[in-house]
Amino acid sequence: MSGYDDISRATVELTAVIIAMRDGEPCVLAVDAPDRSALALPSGPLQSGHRTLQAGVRSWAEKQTGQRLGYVEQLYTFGDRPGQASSAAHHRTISIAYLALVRSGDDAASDTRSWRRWYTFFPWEDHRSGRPPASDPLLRRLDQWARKSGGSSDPDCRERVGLTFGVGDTPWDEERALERYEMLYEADLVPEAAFDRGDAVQATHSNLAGVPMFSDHRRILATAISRIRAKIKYRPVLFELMPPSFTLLQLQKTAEALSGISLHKQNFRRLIAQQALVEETGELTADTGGRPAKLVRFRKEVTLERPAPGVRLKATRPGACP
Amino acid sequence: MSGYDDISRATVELTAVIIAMRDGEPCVLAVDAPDRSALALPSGPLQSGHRTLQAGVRSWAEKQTGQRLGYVEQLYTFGDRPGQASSAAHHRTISIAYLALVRSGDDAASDTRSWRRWYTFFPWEDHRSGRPPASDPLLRRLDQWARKSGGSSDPDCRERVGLTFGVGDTPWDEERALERYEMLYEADLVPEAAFDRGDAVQATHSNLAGVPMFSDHRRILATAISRIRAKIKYRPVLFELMPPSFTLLQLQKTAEALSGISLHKQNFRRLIAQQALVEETGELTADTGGRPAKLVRFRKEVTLERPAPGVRLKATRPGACP
DNA sequence: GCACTAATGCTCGCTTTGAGTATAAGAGGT
DNA sequence: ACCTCTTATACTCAAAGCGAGCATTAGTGC
Repeated sequence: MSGYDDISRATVELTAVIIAMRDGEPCVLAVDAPDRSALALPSGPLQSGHRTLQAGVRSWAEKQTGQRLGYVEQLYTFGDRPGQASSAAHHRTISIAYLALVRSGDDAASDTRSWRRWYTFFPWEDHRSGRPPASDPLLRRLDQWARKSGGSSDPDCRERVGLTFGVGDTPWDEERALERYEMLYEADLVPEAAFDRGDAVQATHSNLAGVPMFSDHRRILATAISRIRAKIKYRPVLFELMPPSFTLLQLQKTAEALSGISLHKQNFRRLIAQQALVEETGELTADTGGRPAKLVRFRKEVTLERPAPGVRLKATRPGACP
Repeated sequence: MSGYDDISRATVELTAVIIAMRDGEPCVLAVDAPDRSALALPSGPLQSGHRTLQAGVRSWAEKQTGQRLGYVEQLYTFGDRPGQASSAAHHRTISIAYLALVRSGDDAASDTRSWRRWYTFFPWEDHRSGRPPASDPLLRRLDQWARKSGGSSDPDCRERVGLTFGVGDTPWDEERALERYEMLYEADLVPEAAFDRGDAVQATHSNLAGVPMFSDHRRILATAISRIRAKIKYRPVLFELMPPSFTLLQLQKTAEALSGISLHKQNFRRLIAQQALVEETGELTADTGGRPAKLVRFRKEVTLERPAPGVRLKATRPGACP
């Protein structure tokens, strides 16, 4: 409508959240940020040599980490970063985030230090042994914030905190990882919030709110976590992280580690069995410390046959069945 | 790695799939393509004046259709179109698609002709009265294609067709709309496939494979349909399409129209009641032709309280319960 | 042989859900 | 007034799903 052409060519940044299980913990592949100030996700600009967006992501990830990617899916496209004020001469960057899953055993052995447990960035997300006590102070500060910011206009603000973080009689919903991070950001309880405003970052936050990341990368990681936690319930993505053969307990531990909740063992097995997601290899393993377990492998056929071949999961209530 | 800077600045195209219910049918807002060759989705380039990506989408949609958008969510980001060969001097365009839902009654009355029933583009997706007989020839041609293309390397190809289209004992999965479109594209049964290859488009296809759209817009629409059909089951998006107050049957008809399957009336009501998704307004309406129905409205509170306040749905088997 | 750890098999009761019957309440015609 | 048609709404019933737990098996390390 305006007379002059204000179409902005933008730089397209491709960012990869690369996940693998290492020692039973979900880990994300991190690199040093360009300015070395923090950890960052592998990323780079879309180049003319990239046939497709996904090819670009694979290329950058491999260049920066030496890791070949297996399963890759698009996560979300982010517009400008909140910190960058949009001046007239503003150079736009949009960033397209991808989620990649690397099979256990296929992860690059080269640089062990670059794999970080994801709960170091989100300590409050690990509810496998109930709510981590370390998150109590965080909840208190959230409550303070809710009281102040809510005021009269939003009396539900404290309630929203409770619902998002599963306080009181609200059940913990592991899928809301992104919402929780965004709420902490709004409440200025993660260092990134102050940084984006241009404030000096106080070291006060320390480990309470987890290890920060470069730019909005922790938000992107939170998006990935939410996506994974939701998706394992209706698509067999869990198996993208498993080695070629595994035991049912390994599978369960993986599901638990990813979703951050603990599951009922027998029911988990029943679920997997009913859905015929795996088949026995015929081998046993005695590495488990108890009775040897049958090794199984994923039945590739299910990718086709079942409409929603996921692993539904439901948290056991904290006190039950030790 | 390469010495020269081959970072490509790209044009970012924002595309909107705008959905509303009109006369009980899900409709999409369409405009004429730039070259008037076909119908297209409203879209335009990201401009420097756009604060956020979503703001850009809203702006373009309103400019091109006069329609203000309500609920908006990001759908998917598409890289280059398959038809555009990636030459060295290739100018890149990436397109970010958004899904918008417009409440019944809030839809622009101005230009009635621009709302198109979405089943005109996907006639095979309407299973409310069982599989539409019109899709039989399509299935036959798909089967022909599967026989040829499968060859020896992919003997499951015919099986895949059956699974995707719910042939035989496979149940119809309404959420697979995108997969189905992509399969038809691969099988060269939609005009867009020939066009993208640069071939002359034969009029032979005619209505069999639905009305084509500009560029990859029909694929984007299929993405939207799949997303909506999945999402109404676990998020209260259905209500974004409803007027402020409505009857339960209207709600059910909307769910049926969107998902393309028919539902069991009493169970649908039970589901809505159990989840406490709506509350009675106290009014009745006699516009239904039978006993007057209570009017209800959506309980906004549920957006907060329930973790997954969707409308789960399950197809009744075709012959049952008349 | 004993303690410990897992693996695996099976039960039980509650909830969900697919499907159907029965009844109520309006409109419109005769 | 009565009959018919249409839709609204209430209630039943059985099968399947699912949360929780008991019981048994089969290894390892002493």
